[in-house]
Amino acid sequence: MPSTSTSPNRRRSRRAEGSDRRETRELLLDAALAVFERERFAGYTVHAVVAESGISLGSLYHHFGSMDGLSAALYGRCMARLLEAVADAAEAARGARAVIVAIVRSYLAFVARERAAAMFIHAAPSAAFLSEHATAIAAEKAPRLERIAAAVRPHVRSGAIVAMPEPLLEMLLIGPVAEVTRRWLAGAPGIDLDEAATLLPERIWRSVRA
Amino acid sequence: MPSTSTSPNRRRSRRAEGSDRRETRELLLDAALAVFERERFAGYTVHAVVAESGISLGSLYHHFGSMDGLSAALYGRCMARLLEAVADAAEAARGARAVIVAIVRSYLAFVARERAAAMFIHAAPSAAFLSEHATAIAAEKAPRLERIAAAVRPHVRSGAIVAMPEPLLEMLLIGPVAEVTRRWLAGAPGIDLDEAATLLPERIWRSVRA
DNA sequence: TGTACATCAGTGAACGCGCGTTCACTGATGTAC
DNA sequence: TGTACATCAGTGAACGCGCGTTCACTGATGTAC
Repeated sequence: MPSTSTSPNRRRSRRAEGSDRRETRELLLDAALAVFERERFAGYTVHAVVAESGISLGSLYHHFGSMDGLSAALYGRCMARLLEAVADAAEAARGARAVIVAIVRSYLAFVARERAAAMFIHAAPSAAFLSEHATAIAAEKAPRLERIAAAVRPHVRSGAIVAMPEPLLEMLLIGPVAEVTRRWLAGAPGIDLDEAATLLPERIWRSVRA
Repeated sequence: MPSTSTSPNRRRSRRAEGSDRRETRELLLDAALAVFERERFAGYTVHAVVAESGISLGSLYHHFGSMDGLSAALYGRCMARLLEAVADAAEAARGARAVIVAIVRSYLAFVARERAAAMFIHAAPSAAFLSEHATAIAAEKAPRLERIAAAVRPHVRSGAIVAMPEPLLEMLLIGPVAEVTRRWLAGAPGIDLDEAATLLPERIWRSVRA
């Protein structure tokens, strides 16, 4: 928690620095993610986020309009980071098998690296804010998903990867990885991310190769 | 909603019928599931369950102790139904490939048949009640999971299915199915359960065969 | 058999807490003339 | 250049609603003697 004495200083210097609008938003999103990681949905409240960030309640509403608005923005930021990590890896890989392996490994690496973000991404679908901001979130996800799809598509066309509806292909790729992630995040025994990163790619490759 | 006049009648006849304790519990669980299906977590409250069931608030607390207690009982009932449907199918199948196909198809058939139960099962992990009643729920799940594991294990020993840690094998089997289910329940476009039941089993089989 | 008591399912008004949200405000900076 | 006004980030006390929970109660049935 920031000391009380830093608060007036930060407030006074906001405009002078020039990038404060962004900074305050980021601080609030960081705080929200920290609260969620510590408390899950049970303690994930506006007041907790405000206390964690040291930024005022009014300021949170000024920037995000509502608690759901903040949650949606946080989800968008977390999801963008995950999808970009996966898209980067997929685009860098050469060959059908390498693309599949890269997608699986980069997803699991993201989960290990950004545990809190992964938690929020996987817990969010059962919350209300997603459907209320669905179009904005879909718009943010679409271009990143398209990058990944574009990295896979040539290998479907070339016959190296099985031709089937893209959503089902996605399920074969992402399903086992997402499920491992969920279990690992829930602290299930016998789930190890490194082991998964070693054993799953080959198995998932076998499920999608032609 | 039951009419006001039936309430005293039911109340009076409770003990006479002998199986009322069970009946009231079941009515409350049915009502809770109906509320959840209609409103998701947003409208899933004790008062909504009480209004839906026509049974009093005090009676709900008499039987379940708390709202979390009711939710945990509902989760246990839904999960038991799913796991039993899958275990029945797995035990009836002969041969490694048939067991895998049976597991995938019976899971998807359950989701199509008991949509509300599937919704609750897949949404519950991000709620608080699960971790608070974790041991009771684990005890209810364990024997059913063991039935399924026992149907798969001989084929791992015989070399027909790849030898790998059981949790990871489970992820390969259940991951794509669970992900398809989540998307379908969320109303995602391009996800069709029948199509999944046709195309996924063969692909999942390829991912786990030796 | 009758009486007294215990047990159990069920009832619903009332309570208090914590949540998301509102709003009147301050002060710094940008803009017009 | 100085003055007046607009804009914007930020503040935090206060509010009201809805939630889970409590509790004193009724009435039917089972049990003891």
